[in-house]
Amino acid sequence: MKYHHGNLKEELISSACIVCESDGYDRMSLRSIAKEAKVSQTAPYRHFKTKESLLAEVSARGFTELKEILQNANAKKTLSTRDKFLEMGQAYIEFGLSKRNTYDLMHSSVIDKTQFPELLNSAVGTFEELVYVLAELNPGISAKDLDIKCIHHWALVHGLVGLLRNENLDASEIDTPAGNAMGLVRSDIKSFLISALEV
Amino acid sequence: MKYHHGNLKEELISSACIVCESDGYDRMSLRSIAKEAKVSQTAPYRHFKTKESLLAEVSARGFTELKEILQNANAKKTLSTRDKFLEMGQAYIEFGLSKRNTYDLMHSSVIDKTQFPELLNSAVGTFEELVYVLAELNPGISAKDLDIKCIHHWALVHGLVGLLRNENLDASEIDTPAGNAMGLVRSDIKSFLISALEV
DNA sequence: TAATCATGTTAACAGTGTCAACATAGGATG
DNA sequence: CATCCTATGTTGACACTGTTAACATGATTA
Repeated sequence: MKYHHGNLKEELISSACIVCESDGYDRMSLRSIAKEAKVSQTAPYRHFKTKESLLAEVSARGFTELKEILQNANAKKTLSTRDKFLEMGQAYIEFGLSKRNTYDLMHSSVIDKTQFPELLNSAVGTFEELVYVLAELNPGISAKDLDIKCIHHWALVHGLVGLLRNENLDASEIDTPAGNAMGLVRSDIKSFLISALEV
Repeated sequence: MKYHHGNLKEELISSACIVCESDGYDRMSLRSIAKEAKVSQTAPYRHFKTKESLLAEVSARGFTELKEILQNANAKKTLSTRDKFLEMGQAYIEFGLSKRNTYDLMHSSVIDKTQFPELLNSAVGTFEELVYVLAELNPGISAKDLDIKCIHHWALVHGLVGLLRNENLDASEIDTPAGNAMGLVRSDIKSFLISALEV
């Protein structure tokens, strides 16, 4: 039985990642993940100034993972640029839906991103990956128009994730036009992207 | 000094609306708003089963207000259908940015909407208002395509609100393409909508 | 008038983030 | 090798949270 853990910081982060995704960041307690690591309740404070800063770490890993996923989609050399773009959109949405709670945290306001610059950089990474492929799809476009186009498409997939994730419309028993349409879109994201992105 | 308050439920809701918007729903405590109403900490439990159900009420009011705003935009008779549509988009985004924390709550997962059917209806109201104007803009469109188009445009404005609200990119000192583009879009939402909605 | 019931109160419980004070181990320095 | 320092752990405490149980009050109704 050793007094020092040895690898506590890393274990706390990865444990927090798991708990955040399974229970939601707002239901995660610092004490519970400390207990899980068989360590006292205040031990995390030797590695994280506040609970928020641990959550920031979890969020940053989410952004890193998302960026890798987008890079992978963009690296499929057999695909045309257009198809790589579609693949990225689909991958983004699937990440948002499968890593639901993590995605929630990444875009939540519990973390003040201005206080975690490294987190800001990660978030911006998503944007940059989009810039590359959109520039290729729109040769000769001005830098300004390119940036705005990126925001346009980012907003679209981000918003769609939000709607599909949060509204619970299609999952509810209530039969509404909105709910039915949500179900349609969810069942064939690619078709939706093709019609919405008009590429 | 009367023992019974007389109008506690209403006062708690409106007080909660104010606190939610100013502090954020996750920083609102049931006890603090009870104290504000000069009532004991457990009095709210005579009117709301849980804190969540009070928040659901706040959220519902947010949806109602948003729906009214959209209706007002759609009721400007001097405008063309296209301009009414743009007006609605702008109004939606401005609501999301000005009622930031309320909008956050409305789309947060702390409230399980399936347990609050009335809230679900309110959320769907947003969708319906969009259906009317889009149907007018696309005569002869099939019901299915219309619904999907609604989701497309709803996702776009919803996503844009999320990006502008949460990322804090343009507000930060860090100079990034994403941040600069965010600032551009924010400063002229109408132009962005025209280019993005392609109407 | 008496009983009922909605609406208030107080006391308590288990849980939270966080801080101060103390303990220990291992590496750096003499 | 002995000593000190520092990183990392512990215990105990504080103020706060949502929530429940048991009790009090006052208005409505039989």
